[in-house]
Amino acid sequence: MSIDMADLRRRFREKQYKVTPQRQKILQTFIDNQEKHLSAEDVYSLLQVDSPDIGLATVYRSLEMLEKLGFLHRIEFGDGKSRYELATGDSSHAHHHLICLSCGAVLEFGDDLMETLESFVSRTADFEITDHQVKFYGYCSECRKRDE
Amino acid sequence: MSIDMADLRRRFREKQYKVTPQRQKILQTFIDNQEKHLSAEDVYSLLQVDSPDIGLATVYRSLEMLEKLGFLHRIEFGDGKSRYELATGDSSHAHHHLICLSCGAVLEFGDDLMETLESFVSRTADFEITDHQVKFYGYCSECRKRDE
DNA sequence: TGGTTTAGCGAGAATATATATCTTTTATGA
DNA sequence: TCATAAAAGATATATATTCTCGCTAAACCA
Repeated sequence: MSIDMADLRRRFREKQYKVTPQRQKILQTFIDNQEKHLSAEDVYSLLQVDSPDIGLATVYRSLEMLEKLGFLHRIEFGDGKSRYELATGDSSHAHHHLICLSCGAVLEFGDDLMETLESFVSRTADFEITDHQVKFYGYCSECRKRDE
Repeated sequence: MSIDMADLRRRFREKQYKVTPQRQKILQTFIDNQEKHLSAEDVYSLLQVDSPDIGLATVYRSLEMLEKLGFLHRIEFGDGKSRYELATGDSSHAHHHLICLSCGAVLEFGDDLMETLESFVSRTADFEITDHQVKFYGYCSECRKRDE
């Protein structure tokens, strides 16, 4: 799979962003690694092979930009580094904290049911949802086995 | 509310941890700030008033330890710093990524329903769940108003 | 209670991730 | 093709967290 250049140019132009070879290569890296969750460093390393001239700062800037445009999703695994994956049209659900991407405000949402939460939350809290994350923390079988 | 010392001593002793005044004060800080999500720096600042002799490294070490013992929960808001809150007996739900706290392995769980996911996931993926997080990302009404 | 053991402490250095700055380069639109 | 404003590369800086080391004190036992 490769990039739909017409769509990309359109979405870039809307925000006055330039279509540079660096940005195309960074986005292509995600297309070539669909199932992975790549950190900035990961992307930078992968690019060293074919494009050793792309700087780490450019990678960081591009990731931020591509997320803003909706090409990528940012994921936090709590290991201190942000990871990104291709944004697709899937879905999950749920609730707990409402985190504003713009000002960082954290709004509580003291409910506990699951149903049609996304639209419900959106209406009730007057919060425009662009993404959600649902994560479980715990111990995998390997670690449980190893640690006695 | 204050600390149940008998329970605390029991849970500490199980893992050979010592009950130090620093750790008690750090835990008390969370009890005194129930509704907040405190970062290491936040805790450190709050402690400056009454216990200016507690070092930042001690705060970090204690937070990690208290989380391991189940007194605290770690939360990631994606702003680069970990936050903690008192672990209570509440609940939410959901799924997406399984993140091993021990080795950092990220296991996919390609389902999309919600039902009794926690026990289902636990059985199916052989993963011992100790915590889960459900978050929505988006824009609050304030920011939407301000940014045009 | 006093002594021994070992975990924990404070301070500061070290590391890691991410962002900012500055100069040069280049995509874009007339 | 040219002007211009965005973006690139290189590097410095900021921020969060972990590590190291010598000293202190909690825990346990006699």
